[in-house]
Amino acid sequence: MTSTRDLNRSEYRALAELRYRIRRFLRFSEAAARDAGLEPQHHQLLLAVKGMPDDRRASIGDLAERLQLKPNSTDELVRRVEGRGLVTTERGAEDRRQIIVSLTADGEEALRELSVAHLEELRGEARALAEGLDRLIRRRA
Amino acid sequence: MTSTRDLNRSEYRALAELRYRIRRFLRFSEAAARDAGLEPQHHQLLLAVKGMPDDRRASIGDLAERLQLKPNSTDELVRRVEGRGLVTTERGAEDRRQIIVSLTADGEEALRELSVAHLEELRGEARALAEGLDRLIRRRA
DNA sequence: TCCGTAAATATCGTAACACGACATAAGACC
DNA sequence: GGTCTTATGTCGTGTTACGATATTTACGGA
Repeated sequence: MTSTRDLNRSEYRALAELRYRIRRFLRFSEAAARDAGLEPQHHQLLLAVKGMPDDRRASIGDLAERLQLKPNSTDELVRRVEGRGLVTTERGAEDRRQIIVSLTADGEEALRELSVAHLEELRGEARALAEGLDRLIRRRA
Repeated sequence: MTSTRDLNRSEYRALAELRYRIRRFLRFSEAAARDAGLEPQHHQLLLAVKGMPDDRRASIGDLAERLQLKPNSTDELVRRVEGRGLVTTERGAEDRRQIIVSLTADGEEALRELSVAHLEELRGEARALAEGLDRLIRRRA
């Protein structure tokens, strides 16, 4: 069941360019996290906890969805970060199967410093990324 | 050297939302690659070779930049993909230190099928990603 | 209430992969 | 033709995400 049409050169190039920009964006963010003394994944976890929609409290399962990881991987990540004192965990009050993850004061501070210090530069990368997206989306929409 | 200003709730949320959309985008793409029988990284390598700017021929170093990997990691990736018969390598004609990577017919076909089959759906994800970016960029630009 | 089933999290072994450190080979320049 | 730089290649290591599976708690019906 092979499709009959090909992609042309510029379409491939637009796809490749988009991926390049995404990778640059992620690379920048990872370097920023490491400069702040955080593992990139740890940073992402803190951000996911803090940025939960509707002020919803973050369970392992919620975080797995936001981080697009499997629940067991998320569990492991949470433990690693808990080991560094950046988050705490507690059993859910209504559903005692759940684990609710919260930021510690150290976690809040680490996330704040990192976000503040790099937000402007991040916006620059984001802008380049947005251009790449536009190029892809607008082509033969 | 701590910055004096905080981020507000909606800024954290915009950052978290953006990362979520990027992860969804990448997840979708990875799943598509696996459905087509390709490792996600292999797909990325094929695309990077095919989408080289200015029809430039792809050396290991060029690909390392496009993939945002270290040259040695890129070398290893190229070998893995070469082992599957999707690319070939040859010494550079002018500079014999270089390795030039090209797609085989199988590589071309794998990339084409994957790109064609999923380009439309990819655009949907790309659109969601673009929205997340807009939200981040426009805030207090 | 008791039981079966489902959902949420936890454990463990495995594999992929990127990297740092170092090695080799080819060009560049004097 | 010696030295410095660049491009690639090798090897050992560490992180991490995952599949398979176990455990704990919820839930719905008889």
